[in-house]
Amino acid sequence: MLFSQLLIPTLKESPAEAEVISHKLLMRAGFIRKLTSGVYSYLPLGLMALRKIERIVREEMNAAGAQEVLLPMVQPADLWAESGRLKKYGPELLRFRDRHDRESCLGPTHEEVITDLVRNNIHSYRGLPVNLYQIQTKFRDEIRPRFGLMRGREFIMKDAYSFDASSDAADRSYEAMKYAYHRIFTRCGLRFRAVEADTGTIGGNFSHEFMVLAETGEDTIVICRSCSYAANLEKAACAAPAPASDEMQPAAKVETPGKRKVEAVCEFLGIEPSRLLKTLIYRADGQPVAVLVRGDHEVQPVKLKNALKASEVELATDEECFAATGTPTGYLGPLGLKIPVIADQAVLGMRNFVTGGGEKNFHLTNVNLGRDFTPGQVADLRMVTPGDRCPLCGGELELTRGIEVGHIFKLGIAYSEALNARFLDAEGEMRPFIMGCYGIGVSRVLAAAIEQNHDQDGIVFPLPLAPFKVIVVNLGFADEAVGQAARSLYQALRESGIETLLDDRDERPGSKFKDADLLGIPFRVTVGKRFASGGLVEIRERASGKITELALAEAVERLARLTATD
RNA sequence: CGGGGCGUAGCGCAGCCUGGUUAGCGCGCCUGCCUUGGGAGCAGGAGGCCGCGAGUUCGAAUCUCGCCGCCCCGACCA
Repeated sequence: MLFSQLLIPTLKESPAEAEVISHKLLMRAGFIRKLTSGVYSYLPLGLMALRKIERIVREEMNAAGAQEVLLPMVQPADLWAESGRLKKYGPELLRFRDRHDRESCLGPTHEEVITDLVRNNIHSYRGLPVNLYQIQTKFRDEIRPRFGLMRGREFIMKDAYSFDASSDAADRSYEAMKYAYHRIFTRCGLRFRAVEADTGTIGGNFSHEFMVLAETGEDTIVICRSCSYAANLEKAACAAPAPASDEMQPAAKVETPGKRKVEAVCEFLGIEPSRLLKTLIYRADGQPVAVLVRGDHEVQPVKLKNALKASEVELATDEECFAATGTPTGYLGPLGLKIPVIADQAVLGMRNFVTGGGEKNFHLTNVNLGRDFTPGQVADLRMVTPGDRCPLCGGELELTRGIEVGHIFKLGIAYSEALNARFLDAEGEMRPFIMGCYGIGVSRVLAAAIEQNHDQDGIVFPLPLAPFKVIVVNLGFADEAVGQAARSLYQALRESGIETLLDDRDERPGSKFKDADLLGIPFRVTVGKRFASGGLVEIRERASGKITELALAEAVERLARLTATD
């Protein structure tokens, strides 16, 4: 296509509202424009890049045996009432009334619709398994949309839903999707990790998030330097410590006037924070619980919640702590508590440690687990920190940032039960479908790809996602022979099936080079004075800046090789 | 929803505090000349409900109040 005929409104400066690099570059390169908060128009180049992602997603979903459908965006509120989510989903679900005063909503996700479709059309185990997917615009009325395409209110998502007759079959569907996702993100040319994730309110044991690795990511993930272990920080486990072997010393009470914070107590007593035991009071579904962690560790609330099998945990206020223990915060200790006590597993590795004294201005030294107190439960409760040991191989754990671009869940029967979606099994029994759901934020993949692949000059697209593989820069406005050569090269590339953009604008070379860099097209071919003098053109690789000069006649073949994928 | 900030030409901004000619600057855009291997130069030009509405004032982009929109931090998040 011709640059002069495409709508590519590039900008020299970033709009003030753009904060993150992908947003800035998507705006500057003329890929998107904002209509209103969290809602964007895709211009030709933006759409082309999006189509690249969609195509890879389609091919891999189809290869995995899924079938494409297209579900309605406008959905009746009744259906959401039936699943119970009309109340539960909250204001993120955009609701409105149609002319007949029927309550409706815009689909933020499609579990209800797909379950309704399947319950009405599949009645026998013979119709299973089935996996249906769509690529469609979703609307979620986010509290705070931000970062351009990263967290919009309207966004494009691929969502797939599997229906199986047995738990084993559902596991196979899940694994097939996990494999397909690995292929999708690999083919997109992205560096990513599949991490174990918390299942949130949906429940179940299976959930993986696919994270594109980028320093600017919103989520912290934990990866092992030595093996493939990777997990969301909310879920990340760490290896249990070696049990303590020091001699137990006699416990003693010491006065620590006004020393409430870990730091202050340690300084006062001249010990490391790792020798102190913190006692924190949480409210778990309304009931107080004492949580014990080492002084230099932090509680991970989601791990605590899971360990307690609670549906909600929250740090108690100072008043609540006092009410539950009779001790002011700062001097809480595990001895003599009347509420349940749960300890982080790292506490097992502690000997002769310091705890709160259970009364104002006192601490206890040389306290020992087993001798002085025994927690009702021990579990892995703390936030992983860099340098912790991998639970699988013992290697060193590393914290890094990622952008969630995919999430796969084993749903089980939550939706099929709520919506009474059942099939007749081989024994003639009615059973609920066992479901899984699998999302990919297609528009977010575009943003994530740019967060991961850019430099000072602009986007550096991975080859498979680039809107064009080659841009031919025609510098022949003073020399018709050069212009003619550029046009014929462009034609020849197109005829070889290489997606090519011809910069035919009557601009100065500098502007053309700047724009070519900004757009992130992987290969730039310049036809200019080097051609006029010696018949040579120049191929420049966007990512490396590597320049190759060669005869015009050889360019097509060379580029065909350079741009070959799959 | 709480806290903070911003709305002036397509984009980036100044002017506002201390009210007073015709509201400026850079980039972009249009015309002409010139130039053509990393965002050239010269000359001319178009483009503004100064977010909206009230108020104060002889007079409001500027002061006051209300509203709307946008951005950032937080809470929240399949």
